[in-house]
Parts: sequence; C-alpha cells; structure tokens
Amino acid sequence: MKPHPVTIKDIARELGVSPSTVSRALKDHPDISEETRRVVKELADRLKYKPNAIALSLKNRKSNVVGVIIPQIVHYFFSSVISGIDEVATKYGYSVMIAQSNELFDKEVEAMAALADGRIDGLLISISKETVKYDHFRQFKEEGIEIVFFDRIPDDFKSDSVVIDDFQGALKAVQHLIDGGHKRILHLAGPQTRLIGRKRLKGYLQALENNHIPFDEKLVVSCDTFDKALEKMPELVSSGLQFDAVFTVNDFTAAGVIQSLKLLGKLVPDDMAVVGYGDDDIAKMIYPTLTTIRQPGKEMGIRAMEMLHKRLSSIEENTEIVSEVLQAELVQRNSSLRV
Amino acid sequence: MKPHPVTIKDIARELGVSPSTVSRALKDHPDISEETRRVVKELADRLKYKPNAIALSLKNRKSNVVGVIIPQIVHYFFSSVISGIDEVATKYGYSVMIAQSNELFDKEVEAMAALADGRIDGLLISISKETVKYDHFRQFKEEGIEIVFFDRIPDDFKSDSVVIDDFQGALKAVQHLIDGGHKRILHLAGPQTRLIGRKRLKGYLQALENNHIPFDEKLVVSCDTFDKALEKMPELVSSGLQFDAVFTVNDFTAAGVIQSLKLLGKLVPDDMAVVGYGDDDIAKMIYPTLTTIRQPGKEMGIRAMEMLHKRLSSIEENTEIVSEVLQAELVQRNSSLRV
DNA sequence: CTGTTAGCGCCTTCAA
DNA sequence: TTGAAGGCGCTAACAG
Repeated sequence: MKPHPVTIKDIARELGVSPSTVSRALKDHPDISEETRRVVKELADRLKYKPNAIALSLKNRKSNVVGVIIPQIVHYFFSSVISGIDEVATKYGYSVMIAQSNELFDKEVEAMAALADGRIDGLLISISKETVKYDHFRQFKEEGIEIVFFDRIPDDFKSDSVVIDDFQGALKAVQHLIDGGHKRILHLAGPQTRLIGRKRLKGYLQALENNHIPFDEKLVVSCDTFDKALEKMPELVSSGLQFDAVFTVNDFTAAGVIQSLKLLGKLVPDDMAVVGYGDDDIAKMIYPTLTTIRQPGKEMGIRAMEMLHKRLSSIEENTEIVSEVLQAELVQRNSSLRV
Repeated sequence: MKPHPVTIKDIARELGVSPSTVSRALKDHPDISEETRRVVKELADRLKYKPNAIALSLKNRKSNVVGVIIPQIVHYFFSSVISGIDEVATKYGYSVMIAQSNELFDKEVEAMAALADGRIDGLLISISKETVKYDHFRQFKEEGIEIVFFDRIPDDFKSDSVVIDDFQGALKAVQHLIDGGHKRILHLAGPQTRLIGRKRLKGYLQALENNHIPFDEKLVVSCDTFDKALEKMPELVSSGLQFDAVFTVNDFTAAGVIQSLKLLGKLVPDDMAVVGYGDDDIAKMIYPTLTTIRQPGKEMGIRAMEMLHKRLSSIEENTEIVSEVLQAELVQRNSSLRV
C-alpha cells in the first residue's frame, strides 16, 4: 500500500502546534514568529513535506492543469505545438494533460468529457476533421472552462484562437512558382470541408489572379496524402493535362509527387517544380530537398498557452475575444527554381 | 467568475433529501428505493451533474492520472509511444499528464517534482541523455508512485520496464547487408555513453563475427544526425576507405548518407547499400526508399501502460519486477539489395 | 502570535 | 430506506 505521505497535520502533531500554524509558517505569513517559522520549515524539510495539489485544487477550485486535445500526436506539426505549450505551461506552473481525438468527432467529445470533471482550468484544442457540431465546446464554456483553439478552429464559435495565415502562405508558395516562370500550376488540394483546405486554395487562386494567369479548374485536384499522390500522379501525367509545377497542400503529398515523378522519369525541378506546405521534417531529407512553407508550430503552442494563461489569470469577465494570426514563411530549397 | 458547478448537495437540496442519499442513489446502492434512485438520476441528468474528480481523488487517495516524461515530444518514435500510452490509458480510464525533459537532467528532476504532489498514481518515463543519477526515481518509489521505464532505462535501478532489443535489431540489419553480398560495411554509430548506441554497435560486431568477416575499426564512425552525415560522408568517401554498404544508428543519419551519396554521384543501392534504424516516417518518403529496422513505438507505449495499470490495480505489494523486451523487425525497401 | 472552526465535494461508517 | 457525522489535506475567517 501507498505509504501515507506526510501532511501538515503530521508536522503539527510532531511540533505540538495547530495545523493552521504550520500552514501559515510554511508560507511566511507575517503573523507567525520567526522562531516558529524556522522550526516548522526545518521539520517540513526533514520530513520531505510536499503540499498536496489535490487538496489545494479542491479548496481553491483551481487545478493549475490545462488540457490539450489534438487530432494526432504522431505528427511533426502537432508535436511541435505541444512542445511550445509545454514550455510556457511549465513557465507558469501549469501541468499539461493530453488526449488525442484521432480525427474522430466522437473521440473528441469523449476526451473532452473525460477532462470536464473539475481537473482542468482551461483547454487548448485543435479540432478533428470530422467536427462540425460545437455543442461540446459550448457546454465547456458554460462550465467555466476557458478554451483556446489553435490551428483547426471552428467556423462559427467564438473563443480565443491562434491560427496560421494559410491564405498568405499559399499565396507565397504559388507566387514563388510564378516568379520561377511557371504558369500551369497543378494544385493538389486538401478537403474543402475544412478551413485550411479552403484557405490554401484561395491563396492559390489569388496568386493566379494577381499575375493575370487564367484559372483552369482541371488544375485543382483533391489529393492530400503521400499514398494518394503516388496513385494520382501517373494518371494526371498520362491524361495529357499540361502543367509544369505542383503546389501541394502538405509536404507528405509533395513527397509523394516527387517520388512519383521520379518513377515517371521526370526531373524535379527541371521538368517540374514542386512546392509543399508545412516544412515537415522530411522536407530537407528527400531528394531534391523540398521548397515549402514553414508553419511556426512551436510558436503557435507558445502563443496559445500564453493566451490561455492570460485568460485564466485575468480578473475581469468578458474581455474581448482574441484571435491571433501567425505568418507562414517560404523556405526555398531545391524542388523549385531559385528566383 | 466560474459558475458554481452542480454538486451532490445541489441535487439533495432540490429534492429535499440528504447528500448521502443522492450519492448512494447515483451509484445504485441497493439500499435506496427504486423511486428515489429514479428521481435523483433524472435530476442529475437534467442538471448535467458530473462527479468532481478532484474531490474523489482526495477522498480515495487515487487520481487516475498517470504521468509521462520523455526527452522530446517532437520525435516520431516518442510521439508514437505516447500515442500507444494514450490508447491504453483511455481504455482504463486514466488521464495522461505529459512533460518533456529536453534531454536535460535538471528538467527531468523538475518535471518529476511537479508531478509528485499527489496528482499522479504512476509514472511512465524514458530518461534523458544526461541522467546518470537515480535518486529522484528512488524518492518517487518511496512516495508510493509506481514507475515504468521505457526505451531508455537506467542501468542499475530496479523497476518495471519495456525496451526494444537493439542488439537483435542491429544484428538483423547487418545480416541483411551481408546476405546481399556486402562485406565492407560502414557503421555510423550513436554515442557510446548510451546503452542504445552500444547495443547497436554490438549487434553490428556480432553479425560480422557470425559470418567470419574480420572487423575493421576504421569502419565504425561516430555520426548520428542528418547534418553530421552530410558533413562526414564526403570525407569518408574521398579518404579512400573502402566500403560498399552503410548501416546507420538511425534513419535521419541514413537519409543524410543517401542525400550525400547522391551528390557524390554514387548510386544507391547499386554502388552502395544503406540500411537505417527506426522506420521513421521519412524512411518511405526518401528516394530510394530506405531499408530499416522497425521499432514498435506504439506497441511499446501500449505495453508500458498495460504494465503500469497492472501494478496500480494489483493488491499485493512486492510482486516480481517485470522487464519486457520487444523485437525489432527488418523492413526491406529499395536502399539495399533484395535478398 | 496562535488555535478553533468550517468548508471545498464526496463517500462511508454508524445510527435511526 | 434514509440521515447525520466525520474525514481526505489544506486554508481563511474568526477568536482568543
């Protein structure tokens, strides 16, 4: 059985004083005499006394724990975000509780329910691909748990959030290709049910428009994984569709494109330029190295946690909702022509 | 301010019964009448009553939370482990608290201290590269918190653990190269201060010995990152050192080797076979795809969490220490010759 | 300067 | 079948 951990009472009994005296001495309450303080602290040290966080949470109705729910931990971007969250959380003395939704709505709801038992003060969440109903968020808020959304945010639910400017990011990517002399740019797009997929497509369209390049709808194809790219590229190339560059919705898809082009005997970037999105680990490890858009994942975690902390430590109730937008940045490597 | 969450008392007051009655009704205590149970449950539902986990933890001296400490979240292998832990933890109703040590001893101790306040029932940990003292683990145990080590375990501290058989893994990798007709195999090794680096080197040596291939110490070079590989390979190749295959301590290093060989005009696998270690995401995304050793990361998380659960739910005190060893497996791809 | 009391939310004797 | 009391560990208000 667990050994009984030492409590304030133990110290009090040992010293023949009351628990409250010990409590006060331990936190340097001015009412307590120097002498008592010294003795109490010494014994506490010797007994390796540690305040019981659970008891404190119960008393203060504050746990100093934040919850994090993400679609997939096994993902460079999300793990970077967590890393940033961890850094800031530690700085302010919060612990971090984590759960993944596996991109499933039901698991997301379940994970939130598991945290909604008074154990967390606030929640940081990036919503699953399936999530289109927001009742569970609403209820959380009603229970007084603050929510900060990051990266994948709900369309019409008001709460603090941090996102990356996907529109600008995509714009930069496509402008870069255009600067390299490309006019027929294939876009392998993400699902249009999600904001991210839509924003990146919009950036693509805007870049074309800015440069007076007519839009050809055949050049936008839904395809967002490595495997799908391996499958689709041969069809696209043999279909006779003309294009001299590819802009993909993420780096894995770009890796698939490059791999596929190699098998098809096309040279990157000479025959075909490729730009990805995300600056995932793999971007600099594939050959040729991948030009892509860097997403500040860790930065996002840092900002989100800072926002949550501000909420949690602010006295006033209804301060304005804060929405932060981080800028994505072009990283030029060898899969596209230098400009 | 936080809205007061609904408690058992609220329900009791509303219904004109005592809190204990409500408590019992809610958990189907046989003493309570059908009728009362029904009414209580209905109101509880309507009020969206949720038992307060903090209060329960305090009462039961059990939080149903486990802590996880890892060197780096941003790492395919570790995030896979967490994913496995999360899966099993959810299954048994535990929440998961996470912290990273960033490979620093001090941060590891700090992170553990932050969790050692009654909030976790058990700890899953992979120790930092710096950690050589184990007092903090000892103290944890004394406080009655169970520990399960995974992947990176302490040399001489007794506790449950799960590791991967690195010796066998390396043996398989090198045997595979030998089967492909290679005799001069370069090993880019990890730091010999860590068990992992040593075990993989041992596997390399054993494979040579098994096949009566003389060992040339010039063929073992310390090099364990993508960038270092880019730097070292040109030197090694131009130094005149003869070798026709490379076995690296991890996949990132292998990716660097392949990248570098490409720049040096060497064909993989024809001029040079390459085998990595870890089956990281990148292994199938680089070109040629990388033959490597799969480390069952998720499986490891699953096993570790199962072990911890068993400990936590067992009545008896001093059951035997359990050490599990998972097998690594060869994944043949295109960077080595098929055998 | 220090002790007593009460309560955070829940459960578990014990008593009715 | 139900209620009252006490306690998990800690602290804040109120008394000395």
